[in-house]
Amino acid sequence: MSDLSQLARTSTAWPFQEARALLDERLKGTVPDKGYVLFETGYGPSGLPHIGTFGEVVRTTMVRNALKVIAPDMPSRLFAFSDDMDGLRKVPDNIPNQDMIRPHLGKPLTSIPDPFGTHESFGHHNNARLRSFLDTFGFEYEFQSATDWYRSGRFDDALLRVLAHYDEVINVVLPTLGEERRRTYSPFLPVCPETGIVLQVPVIERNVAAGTIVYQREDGRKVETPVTGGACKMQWKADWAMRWTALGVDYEMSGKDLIPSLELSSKICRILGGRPPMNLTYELFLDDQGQKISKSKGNGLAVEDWLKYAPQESLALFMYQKPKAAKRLYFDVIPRSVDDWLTYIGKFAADEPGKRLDSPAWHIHDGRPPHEDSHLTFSILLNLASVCNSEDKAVLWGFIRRYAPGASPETAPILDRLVDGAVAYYRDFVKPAKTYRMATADEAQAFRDLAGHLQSLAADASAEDIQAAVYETGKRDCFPELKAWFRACYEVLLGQDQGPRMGSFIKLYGVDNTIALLDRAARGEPLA
RNA sequence: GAGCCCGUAGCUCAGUCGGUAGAGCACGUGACUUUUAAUCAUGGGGUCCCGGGUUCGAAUCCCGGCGGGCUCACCA
Repeated sequence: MSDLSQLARTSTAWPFQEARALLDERLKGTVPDKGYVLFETGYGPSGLPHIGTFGEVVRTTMVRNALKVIAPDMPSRLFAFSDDMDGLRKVPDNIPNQDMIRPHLGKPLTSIPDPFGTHESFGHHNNARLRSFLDTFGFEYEFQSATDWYRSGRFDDALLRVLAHYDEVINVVLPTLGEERRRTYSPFLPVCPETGIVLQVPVIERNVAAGTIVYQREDGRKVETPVTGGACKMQWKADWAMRWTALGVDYEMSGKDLIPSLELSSKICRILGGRPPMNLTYELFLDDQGQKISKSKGNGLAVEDWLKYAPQESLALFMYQKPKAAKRLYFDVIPRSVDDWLTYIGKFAADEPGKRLDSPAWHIHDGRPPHEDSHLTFSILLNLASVCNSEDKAVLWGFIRRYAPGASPETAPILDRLVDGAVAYYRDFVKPAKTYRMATADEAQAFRDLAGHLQSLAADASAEDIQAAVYETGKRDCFPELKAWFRACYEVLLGQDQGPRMGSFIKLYGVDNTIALLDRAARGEPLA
């Protein structure tokens, strides 16, 4: 056993604790019969991938990476399993061509035409979105389609087992259901051969030897159908259990809203002769008001929102921190998460090997975090972006170089990515809040004077020279306090009550550009 | 009703193996012979929700409360 895996066994970082429990308690240190350890993440494909999807995959990957260190010879796979055979219950309101979808309600997602017109079916479309979503983060996973598993017959053995243990399964499920649902409940949902709809109908006969069930249609007709080969889909909780059994899932996370399902599915799984996977129940995400984040409400923060302003590693850090604690997910947590990430990757190299395994940086970067001398925190960058009034990265970089000589987009790629985020922040939050006011007559005169001053400067005038010119103008004109002069510049020219050092700003913004700006302000043109 | 999470500075939170209560922001003061803060230094501020238990020692472990929040009971 290597030193590293020895150290990892004693690490207190949660992915290592999970991996250790998985290895010792479930696997007993040996490779499962199927030849690998299977991690699964589930995906209900009627919606779009969201921040919970990301969290589940990133956290599961962390455990998987941890296992790799503790047991280097233990092969593992990660399945991203899409429930694309589920019947569509209602038309989503965030898709085009809703009328086209409506006649297909109740059918498996993979049997419904793609409202976007780009894929074989709605299910395929959503699967593709899931995959491209996961791929943008570089996750290592294997996509699996429920439809594919059902129709190919790879679920048949497990399905027949459900049929063989039908009564036991029913007896576990029924007590958890309401009166009404009990009457029609069946773990098997036959797919109607005529309409293609996934039926919720009572099963009145079972033929274990033939592998079939007989169900009663609404019109009273009795139909016999095999439970195998995709002729039947399983109802949710039984489905989960059947899948665990068929795939031999060893580890799967789920939100705390699924705790009752988890318990029930585990019982069913044991009935089928399977072993329920090890589970980590994570807490849900809340918005800034403490309300549950839901796609339909549109509260909280979407993955895309986060990535607009900050690198994905900062989001991965957020996911790493305390998976079992409910966390508020809204804009204000981003800067801190970014700065914490920078701190962790900054400290990593200097840490003892044992200590490194405890660092979130290890888990975010699979043991190999990048190193970059950090020059500026993200908080400072956001402040800088709002103060220097520019959507131009080059201008921002100009200010950064003054503060951190030697830094450049080439030598500090991480910082450069942060600058992208800062610019987006400026554009989305700062700029819309700007209010420009008109110059007073005195101020207009001063602006004209300043424009003249700048005109007479040499083309390569330094920021200090320009700054001197600004002061000169302020002193010569009728500003009893220089403070008022600078405030006028900020309020009229930049639409904010604070701003950068004017000399530096003009140098970076461009003297000619500034003169044009001053002229317009002096003429009373709106600058917004 | 059941289950889960949380309660630490004004705010947001960290606190790993039980060992002198921490960070960021905010606030106060001072410095930079030019508005500034994107600088530096420095200061104040806590009944670690309450009560018990274990211990030489508890924010931390155990038990019991209180408060806040969420989830589930119909569907996945």
